[in-house]
Order: sequence, then C-alpha cells, then structure tokens
Amino acid sequence: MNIFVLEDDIAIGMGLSYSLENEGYSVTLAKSIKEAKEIVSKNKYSLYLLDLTLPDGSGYEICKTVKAQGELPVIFLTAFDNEINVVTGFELGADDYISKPFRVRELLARIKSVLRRYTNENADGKIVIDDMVVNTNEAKVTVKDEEIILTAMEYRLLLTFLNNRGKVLTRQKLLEEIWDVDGDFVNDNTLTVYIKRLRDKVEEDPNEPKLIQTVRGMGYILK
Amino acid sequence: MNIFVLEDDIAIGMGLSYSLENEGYSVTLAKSIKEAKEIVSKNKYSLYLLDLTLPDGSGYEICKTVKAQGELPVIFLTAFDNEINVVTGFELGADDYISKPFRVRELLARIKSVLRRYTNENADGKIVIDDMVVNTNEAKVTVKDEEIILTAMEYRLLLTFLNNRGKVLTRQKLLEEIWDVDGDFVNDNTLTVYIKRLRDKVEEDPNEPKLIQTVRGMGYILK
DNA sequence: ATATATTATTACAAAACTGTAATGGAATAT
DNA sequence: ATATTCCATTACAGTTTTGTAATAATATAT
Repeated sequence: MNIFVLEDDIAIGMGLSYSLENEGYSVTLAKSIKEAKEIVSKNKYSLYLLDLTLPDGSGYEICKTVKAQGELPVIFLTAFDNEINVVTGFELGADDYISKPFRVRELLARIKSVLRRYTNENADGKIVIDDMVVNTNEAKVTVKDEEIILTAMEYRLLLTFLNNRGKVLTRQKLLEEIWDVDGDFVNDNTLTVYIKRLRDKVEEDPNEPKLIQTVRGMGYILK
Repeated sequence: MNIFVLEDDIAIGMGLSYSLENEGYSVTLAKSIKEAKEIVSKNKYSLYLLDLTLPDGSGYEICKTVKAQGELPVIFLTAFDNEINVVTGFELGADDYISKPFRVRELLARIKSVLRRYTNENADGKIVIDDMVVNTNEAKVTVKDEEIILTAMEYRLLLTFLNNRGKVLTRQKLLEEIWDVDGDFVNDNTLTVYIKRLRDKVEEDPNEPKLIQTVRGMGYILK
C-alpha cells in the first residue's frame, strides 16, 4: 500500500511519513502543487492525503487530477474546521477529511476505513461482492452462502481480481501475477481456461458473467 | 471478530455497540462487574474493552480474569487522563487505554492497532512470523524470501494456525476447521500427515519445528 | 461479406494432491 | 522394564489439478 502525501509543512510531512511507514505503508511526499502534479501524473497510489492550503495553490487541483485517473481514495487535511472547505471537498470527490491539528491515531483510522471502503473488506477480512463472500483469513469462498471449493490457482486468480477491483487487468499482468512469468512460460490460453473455470464456479450464469467481465482487446475486469 | 464491552453508562455502551458493529465486529455488552465475570468466564473474545470505574467494582478485576485465560488483548476506557490509572492499567497487562471523552474513530484505530499487534498482521495484510511471510491478499507464502508453494489444504491449515496464534489447537478443532467434520469422516492420521507436509515446507528444520510445535496429548500450537 | 484477431469451449495426458494404511519412534504410564 | 498411548514417517492408489492442444464461437477490421 503506497500513500501519496501532499504537505508543505516539513515537520508535519516528515511526521506523517514516519507514522505511516510505521504502519506498513510506503509513502511518497510532495511539498508543493507543482511537485505533486508531476508525481501524480506519472504514478498511481493506493490513497492520497492532500493538504488543502499550499503556497502555490490548493490541494483541490491535485484531487481533481487524481479523480480523473479513476476511482481513487482521497483524504483532505484541512487547516480549520471550515464547513465550506468540507462541502467543497466532498463535492470534489474526497472520501474524507480531517482538520488540523489531528491525532495521528485518528488519521490512521480514517485511512484504514477509507481503504476498506474501497476494497469492500470488512473488519473480519471478509470481502463481499454481490452474493460472493471471500474470507481471506480462512481462504474460504461462498456464493449464495454455499461454500465453493477453489483450487490454489483459481483462488489466487480471484484474489488478483479482488485486489484490483474496477481496474482492467491485462492478460500479461494476470500471467505475471499468478504464474510469476514475464514472458510466455505458460500458454497464453491457460489464462483463458482458468477464467472459464473460475466463472463456472463463481458466476450465477457463467455464460453471462456479472463479476468477471471480459474487456475485448484489453483483458478482464472484476465488476 | 467479537468484542466484549464492559460499560455501565447505557448511552456510551449502546453507542459503542453501534459503532463497532458498523465496523463489522460482533459485540457483547455487560453493564456490571458481576455480569461481566459471568460472561467472561464462559466465553473468549477477540478483544476486551473495559470501563475502569463501575458501581460494583473496577474493570481491573475483569482484566485479571481475562489475562489469566491467555494472551488476550485488553483496552481500558478511563474517565480521566489519570496517570496512576494508566500505569496500573499497563502493569495489569492492558494493551492500550483511552480516556473519555474519546472520538469513536480514535477508539477504532486503537482497536485495529491492538488486534494487528496480536495477529502480527501489518497494513498490507501480510503476517510475518520469523522468516515466514504470509500474504493473505495474494495467498502467497515466503520463507527466507523464497516463495513456498502450498496446496489449498496446507494453506488453510496454516491460516488456521495464524488465526489462533499462541493457542493450542486440538486435533478435533483442526479437523473441524479444515475438513468441516465434527466426527471422524477423515482419518485422524490425515491431520498428522498434513502437519508433517506443512512443516516440511515451512520449517527451517522440520525435525525440530520452531513454528508449529506439538503439545503432546493436546494438539499443536503456532510458535 | 470475408478475413482476421480475440476469446471461449472441450478434451486430454502428465503431474500433483489427497486421504489412508502400515510401520516406526518417542513419551508417558503401569 | 514393559506396555501403552500418542505422534511421526513412509508409501501408495484414487482423485483432482494443471497446462496444453485442438476446435469453436464471437467480435472487429478490411
């Protein structure tokens, strides 16, 4: 999990980096809008922590850029409990905001909460998508409350989709993730076969997949 | 994840229940030491939230009872930022404390943090034990940075240990968890065989297991 | 409309997994 | 010391998984 932090106050920025890294996140820090724009346009992060008031502009701008890239979680750091800021923040698509001075613990809680909202994972490590429940703590999958037995490969394929929900996954990417190959050690068709096998077990009607959909010429996408 | 809450103020108690259940925990509420003692002696919970000052005694007592049952996480709710309380709390084995009035978000953060400490799970869903890293988001296991290929059954067995770290798991319990049987549908020896297979893959020296240890006459225990 | 590229389906051997049985070893009890 | 109980090890057959090949179906391009 990598977090992008935009914060001009060096003390706060470093403090945040420290706390976040301590929690197991990796952190990229930017100190100005200019710098942030450059970084954000080149990379994607799991979550964006954006200060609102910076010397060379507002965090709003970065939020807009980020949200244009897709469904990505954003939290604003606001200087005051300013209602107007809050409303505008949510209108711009921020998922949460926190006003300074904040307690680090609280920020961490909000980060977790927002991330969980994005992955549909609840406190038990269960991920629910429609009628499907994936319990990663027990490696058990149910569909309509019926347990589905997945093979090791099928399960890993499913997890890859869950970890990239809403994103199109190319065949290449999937092959890399599941078979750890960068080339074509495994037949390209192997993946197609596994997709079918997974669909047969997980989809209500495998002929009209609702969960794992194919994006012709691109790859596959979960829901 | 089930949380035991001891709190005599009904408003706070109900509020906590609501917030915790909203986060996906299941909650058991007690309003007095007497009630708490009865419940706690009969059940085990994933975490204990104990108010310190109650009409019929102190949450300390419950903490002692709980800690006598094993390595279980406890958080105190204290009325004031009272240093003496804090020190005594930690001496009694509390893992954290939070003073009222607290923000729910902060409490949730501390709960997550404490639970994570107990399960060794970090922000990425990775669980680290010595040289072993289990990534439940990808169903990948490494030992000394080398990927280990586990079968579906072996992986589930390992997860069962991880979810019950520090507790002795009886053969019966393990059979129930992994083979979903309450009797002896599968040979009792099957488990023994799987323990060996898992050890062979995961232990540095399978002849002297450091991770999965046998407790003669009882079962097995992780570390 | 036809060709081409992309994905889906089916079938099939080789390999791996799964559960059991038989045997061996180690700890505890008698 | 010996018996007994509990756990470890090994070997093995039946089953499942795994990856591939061959073929069919579908969408896009010419």
